[in-house]
Amino acid sequence: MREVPKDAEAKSHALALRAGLLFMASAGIYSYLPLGFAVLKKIEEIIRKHMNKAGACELFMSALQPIDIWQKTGRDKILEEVMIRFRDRRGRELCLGPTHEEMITEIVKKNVFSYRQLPLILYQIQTKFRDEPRPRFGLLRTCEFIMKDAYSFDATQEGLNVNYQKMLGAYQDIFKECGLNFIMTEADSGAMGGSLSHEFLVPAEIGEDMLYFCTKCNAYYKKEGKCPKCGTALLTKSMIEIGHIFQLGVKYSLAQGALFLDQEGKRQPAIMGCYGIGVSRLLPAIIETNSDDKGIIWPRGVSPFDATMVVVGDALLQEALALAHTLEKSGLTILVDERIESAGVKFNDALLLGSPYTIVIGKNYTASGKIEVEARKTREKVTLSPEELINFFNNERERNA
RNA sequence: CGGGGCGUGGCUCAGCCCGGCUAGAGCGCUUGGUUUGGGACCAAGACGUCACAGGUUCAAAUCCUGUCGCCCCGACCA
Repeated sequence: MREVPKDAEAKSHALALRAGLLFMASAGIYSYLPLGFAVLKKIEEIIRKHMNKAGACELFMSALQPIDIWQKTGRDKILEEVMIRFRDRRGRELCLGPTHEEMITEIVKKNVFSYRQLPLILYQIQTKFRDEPRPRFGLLRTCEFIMKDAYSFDATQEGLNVNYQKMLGAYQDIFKECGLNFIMTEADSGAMGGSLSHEFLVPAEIGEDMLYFCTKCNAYYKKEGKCPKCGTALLTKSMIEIGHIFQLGVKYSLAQGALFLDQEGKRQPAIMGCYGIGVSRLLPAIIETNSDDKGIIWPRGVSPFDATMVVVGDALLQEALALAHTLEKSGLTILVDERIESAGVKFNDALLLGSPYTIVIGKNYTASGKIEVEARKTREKVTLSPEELINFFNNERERNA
């Protein structure tokens, strides 16, 4: 799209619609179009890689949940307003899960009986449903969204501390690889219950949370007032919450009877932690902080393409496709713009879509067999032969590995 | 849920205050032609229940009432 849809006020929302990432079905309800879904899958890959590395095991829980497991913890009442509830044809009371603590606790209750089976970290990447009072800013707050939720189960508090630190470390790696300049703070645990909690936040205009920033010390604080280190007055900064981790303790395991036998043969409630990432929310967070007036600038880790190939004039199309094929054989993913469009349209769309590089096959190629490569972020250009082009991307990959 | 704004081809908008002939523009789309290195040009075309319902009137995109939808601020936010 050339023009910004008038309902998209947030930068990330406007760019996501213009670049064809999303389709809005209703307020707070979005479908992912192929390009948006491709980015989402890259983000999920990164998350899986680091979660698995930290020893977590992936599973997939049902979005449909019977209401009675929620009655055990009393959260059917606490979350009443956000929970999307209904009866099926048999009159069974169901909800679409706004989160999965109760469900995972049921699963562990039925499958874990001994301290020998602990510790355990389980996670899923799955759709959550919340009847939000006010969806906003595109994917930032929606009624249906994708979350990575992980749950740890331990026999001891020391064990929980270890798992908590593992998850905290994995989160840092994940957000870094997604190109997010995040900060971490100790947080309130709110309706989750439990004690220790950390929040991961990204500074951005559309953020719904607020932190206080000292420009001198380059540090963020939760409390208003003067900088505790240097006494300078603090600035308010709005922040997007991208992740939140909690030490839950025994709140759920006790309420639902998720007990195991310890070494002395005594029944003990599992000690739990839970760890959430707003996967679909990472899209607006990334775009808000990685874009310019021309469009999106995907960080390398999440870009579905290594480069967008702009072919100027249809005479060069066959040669361009052959070159793209060669590049793909060397492990690159290339988006070839083979549309019959003027050069300007293609250049601008390449900028909008935000691949890290634009490969230009045009008059330089006709004249001297040279290909131009432009970096999306810096807009710097280099002119290369086809062989040099492959080396260029290989070096690029090594530099970022 | 409280406050504010908006709803007219796919997108952005004009027209509405002050009712009147066949509802317009730019972009996009289709066809033909000329173009091709940073959002080209010429020509011909297609696409509209003016959000919906009711009312006022000889006559409603325009006035009145209600409903729905979307956006923003606030409240809320595992």
